[in-house]
Amino acid sequence: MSSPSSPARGRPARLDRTRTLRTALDLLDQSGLDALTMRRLADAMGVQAGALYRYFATKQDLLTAMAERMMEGVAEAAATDGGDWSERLTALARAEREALLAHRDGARVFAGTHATGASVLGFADAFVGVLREAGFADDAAARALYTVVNYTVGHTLEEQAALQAQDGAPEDASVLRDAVTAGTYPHLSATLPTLTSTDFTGLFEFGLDLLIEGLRARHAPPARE
Amino acid sequence: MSSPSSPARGRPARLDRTRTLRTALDLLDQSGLDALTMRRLADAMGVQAGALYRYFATKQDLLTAMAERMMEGVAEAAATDGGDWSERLTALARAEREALLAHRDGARVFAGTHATGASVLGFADAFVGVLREAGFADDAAARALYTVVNYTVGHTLEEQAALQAQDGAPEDASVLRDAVTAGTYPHLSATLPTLTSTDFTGLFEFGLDLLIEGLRARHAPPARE
DNA sequence: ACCTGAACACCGTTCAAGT
DNA sequence: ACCTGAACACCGTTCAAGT
Repeated sequence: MSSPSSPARGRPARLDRTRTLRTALDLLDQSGLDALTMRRLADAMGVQAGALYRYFATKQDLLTAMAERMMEGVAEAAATDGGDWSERLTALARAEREALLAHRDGARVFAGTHATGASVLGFADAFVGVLREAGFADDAAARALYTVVNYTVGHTLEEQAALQAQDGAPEDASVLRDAVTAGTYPHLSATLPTLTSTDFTGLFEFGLDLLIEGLRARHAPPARE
Repeated sequence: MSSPSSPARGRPARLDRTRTLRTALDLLDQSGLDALTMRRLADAMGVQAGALYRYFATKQDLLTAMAERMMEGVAEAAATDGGDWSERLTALARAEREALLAHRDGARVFAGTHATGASVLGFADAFVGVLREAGFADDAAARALYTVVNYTVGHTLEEQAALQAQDGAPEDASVLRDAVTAGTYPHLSATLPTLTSTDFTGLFEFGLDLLIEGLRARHAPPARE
C-alpha cells in the first residue's frame, strides 16, 4: 500500500516486492530458513540491508509474503474435475502439503506466519465451500478446515525436519533404534520398521484418510434442490 | 553424559542441568521463546553466558532438554482407570496438548526439537501400546501415533500463536473479518463466527474425534486369549 | 573443576545523508 | 524517490586465563 510505486520518477528502482520475494524464495531453497537473513538477501539483490525496509516493514512481513506466495494456486486443486466432497478435500490437502514441500523449510515458514492474503483465503474458502455444498453444517465445515490445515502443517513440519536430519546428521533413526532396542519400550520395538519409515506420503495419506473417514461419519446427505 | 558431575571437588557449582532447565522454563513463561537467549538465561542464573556451555553443548541442546521435560508425566495419562482404546488415546492426546499449553510457546519449543528421552519415548510407547493391545496392526498403530502427535502439535502451535496475537495486536480476527466481509469469499463469510471463535478446546476435540472415528473404522476386534 | 572476560562473526532495524 | 553508510543494541559460541 505505502510501498514505492507507480510513476517511473527518479532512478529506476533496483528493488521491488516481487523480485525480492523471488530472490528470497531462491535463497530459502538453497540455504534454508536459518540462513535467510536480511543482510544475505540484500547481498543477493546487490543492495544494503537497510534498503529492504522500504518494501517490507519487518522480516516477519517478508516471511508472511513468502508464505502467501507459496500458497498461490493451491485453491485451484478443488476445481479438479468432478469427484465428491471427500475427493476434493483430499486434493486440497495434498496440494497444500505439496506447496509446503516445494520450498526448503516451507512448513516452518508457513507455520511461523499468519498469512491472510488472497491465496490463503482462497484456499480456505474453497475448502469450506466443498463441505458446505456437500451438506455439512457451517460449524463443522469451518472446524474441519482448521483440523485438516493444522494436521497438514504439523505433518509437513515433521517431514521436512526429518528430511534435514537425514542428510547432515544420520543419527535420526539410529538414536531412536538404540534407545528402543535397549529394552523398556516393547511397543516401540515391535513397530520400529514403521516408526523409522521414510514413506512420508504414505503416512500423510493415512492421517488424511482418518480425518476424511471421521467427517464421513458426520455427513448428512445434501438436501435436494 | 560428559557433564560435570559427582564428587564435590573444587568450588560448589552455581550451575547444573536441572536448575538451569527450571530457570529456562520460568524465563520462557515470563518472556516467550524469542526472549529466551543464552545471555538472558545466564543473567538469571547469575553467571556469564559462556558458562552455560559446560552443561548444554548448544542452545538447541537446551531447547531439546526443555521439550523433554515438558513431556514428563504425560505417558501416565494412558493409565487412567479403565476405558477402551479410544478413551485412552483421547486422554493421551489431551495430556500432550495440555503439557504444551502449560508453557508459553510450548508447542514451538517442542516442534523445533527432536526430543528422544524417556518422557517422549514413554508417551509414544504408551500410545502404540494402547492400539496394539486393542488389536490394531503394528503398522496402523505406529502411523496413528505420528498422525495424532502431528495433529496435536499443529493445533497447539496455532492455538498459542492465536493467543499471542490476541493480546499484543488485536487485529487477528478483524483482519480476517475485513478481508472476508469485503466480498469474494462467500463460504468464509457464512462461517465467520466459527472461524473467529476462541474455543480452542472445542476445536481440538473436534479434530481428535475425527481421528478416533477414522481409527474406529479400521478397527479389528481384539483376538480372544 | 568451574567460571570469567573478551573476543569472533554475526543478527534485525533505524535513519541521517547522499544522489 | 531510492539507496548508502554507519550506527545501535543485540545474538550464539569459543577459549585462554583466572581461582
